[in-house]
Amino acid sequence: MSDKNKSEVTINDIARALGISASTVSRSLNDSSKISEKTKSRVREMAVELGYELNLVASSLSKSKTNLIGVIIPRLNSQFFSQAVSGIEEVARQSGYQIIICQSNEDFTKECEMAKVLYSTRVDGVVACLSKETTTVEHFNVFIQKKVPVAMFDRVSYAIEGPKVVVDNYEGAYRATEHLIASGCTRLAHLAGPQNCKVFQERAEGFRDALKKAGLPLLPRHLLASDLNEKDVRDSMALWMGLKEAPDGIFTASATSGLLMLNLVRNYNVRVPEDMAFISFGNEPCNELITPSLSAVDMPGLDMGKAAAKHLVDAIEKKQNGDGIFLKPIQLLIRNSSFR
Amino acid sequence: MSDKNKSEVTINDIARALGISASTVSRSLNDSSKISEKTKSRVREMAVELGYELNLVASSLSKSKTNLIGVIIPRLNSQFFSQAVSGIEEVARQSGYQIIICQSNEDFTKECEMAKVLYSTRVDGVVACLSKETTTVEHFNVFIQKKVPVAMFDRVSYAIEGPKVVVDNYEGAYRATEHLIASGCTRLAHLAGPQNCKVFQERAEGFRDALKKAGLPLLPRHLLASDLNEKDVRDSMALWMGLKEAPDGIFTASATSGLLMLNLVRNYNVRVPEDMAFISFGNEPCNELITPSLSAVDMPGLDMGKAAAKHLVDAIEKKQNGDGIFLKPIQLLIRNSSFR
DNA sequence: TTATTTAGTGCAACCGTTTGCCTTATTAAG
DNA sequence: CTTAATAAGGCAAACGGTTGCACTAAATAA
Repeated sequence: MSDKNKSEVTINDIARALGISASTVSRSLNDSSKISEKTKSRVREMAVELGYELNLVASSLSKSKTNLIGVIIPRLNSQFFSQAVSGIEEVARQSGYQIIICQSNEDFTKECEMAKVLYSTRVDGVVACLSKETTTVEHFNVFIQKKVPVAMFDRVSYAIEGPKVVVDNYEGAYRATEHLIASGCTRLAHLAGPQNCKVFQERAEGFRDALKKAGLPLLPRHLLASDLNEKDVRDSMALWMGLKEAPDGIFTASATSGLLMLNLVRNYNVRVPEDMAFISFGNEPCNELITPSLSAVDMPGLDMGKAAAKHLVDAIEKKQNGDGIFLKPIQLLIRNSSFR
Repeated sequence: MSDKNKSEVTINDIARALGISASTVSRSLNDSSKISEKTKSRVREMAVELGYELNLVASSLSKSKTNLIGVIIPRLNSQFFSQAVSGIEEVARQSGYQIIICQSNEDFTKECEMAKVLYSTRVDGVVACLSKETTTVEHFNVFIQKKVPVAMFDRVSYAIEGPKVVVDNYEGAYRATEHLIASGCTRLAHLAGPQNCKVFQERAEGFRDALKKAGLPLLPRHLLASDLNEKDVRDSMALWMGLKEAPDGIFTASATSGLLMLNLVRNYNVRVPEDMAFISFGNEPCNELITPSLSAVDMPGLDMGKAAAKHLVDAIEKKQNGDGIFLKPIQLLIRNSSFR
């Protein structure tokens, strides 16, 4: 009916139409107790009649609160991260927040830029998972200084305050290795991730300790640190296969590298799991579907995302930093690649 | 040094410190040609000294532009969507926009709510992929009325103006079916998606027409429309396996249902592809990795996301609706599940 | 010398809501 | 019948930047 496309319908338009003040309109729409029911309903009706929709930009400015949560993650296209983001989104939305996604693509510089623009956006809080390259976290100082809570999950830094949602990487790696040993492997190898990154350090540590505990030697070149990209995986596989003492049990630090290895091993004349057993840290739906199915240490991505968001929202609303370490349980999924 | 956590450092603080006006500061920071280089650099220096960071909320309000793009998608956890979102994010960010992600979880009501809050957020544009349930698109009218461009990809509606990025579902289905026929299948079945949703209609149509063209009959119950959830897939497989004339070639309307079917078929005494061939519409990395690898019609998720974002940004900046249909090529990936 | 341009800056309104405080009318209490 | 309390609503100043217009002084043209 009326010109709804004339640009913006504001509370002033409603006020004018009703012969009342803008503050009354604002209070009515916010259901303030200082306004009579009668006025409130007149306002509501006029609001729909004029096609009014709250302008959150203006609202944010005057309230100094955006109800926006920034999410910085390495990337979206792994099951773990997309689940985590799903969880974050779900909890955030339930609590009245929207999320702004930023992918660092595992690039430190990008991560820094993103922190900057998220601060400029005046997000009420941030949930972050550090890139593999990240070794320093000064780019988060803006948030800390301005009391904007930062929750971290998975790849976290304890140099920054705020809630941390993690799994016990050491334990996961330890148990995975233990499992391979229990399956009869004696020449264990680990394809590790970049060692500047804590989670990968811990996984390597767990691997080493499990060997030590079992009294098994770590053979030369059986622990390879890498970037876990496709080339690294291929090279590592080739290297191992060329070894005189080739591994008979392989633990990979990521799901994708495990999947790829299992695929590559077909090119060699080895039986899985009889000649060579596999287990990966991180589980993808695919792990279950391939032949042989790939054993894994499963991290609860959805839960971790939810928890990070929940603790973040708590911190935002209680105006604290929400400090605390929240350990989520990992699960050892034994499948055919290692069960013998 | 100075109290950086005193709340906000504004352009007024810079102005005061320098004894100049706020407008000069604003213009300096925006590198206006009307300000002398000397003043600009004094301003910049003072800005870093005071730890000033632009407040985008205030900026958005006064410019009536948020540089935010809303993204409405069914979910994040399929390769296709996470790739699409990656593409959207990348292009958006390059063009100076941030993205706000909303997952409808294939729920129409949620989709409507999201449109509302995105409008309230005053996003400069929206890229959307409709939920499976969506049959009406009135919830997008707010945007159209207020001249906020809406780009759609994959599951689109031509009832709304704006750029559409799609693949030719009919052709993809047709070619997939044709391929099964060429592989010698004669009793073809199609696990279709919800038929209120255009893309699934088109896929079913392509399937039917390919049969017709080849002079093959569509046997009773060989075309099942479903929701493509796990239960539907299991039921369909059971149904087909119980048929006297069981299919010898199956085309599934989604990647996940194809993957699941291929997994389920192991419980029966049939050889793939000899007794039963498979191909899915939509490709996951997993399709390549499983045994046998699963043939697929591949949709270029990343490209579609990039294209949608690009056309959206163009529309935003040229202040047009950006109408147009952009067809992205599909690719037939023949793998072991169907090659014989 | 006077008129005109131009570079550089300031003033103040505006973007749309929110909110502390003030005013008025009404009601309850004394 | 006065006084105090309460209810309902208005005023105006924020929130932090942006921008059209006005203004000054220096430079150029006539």
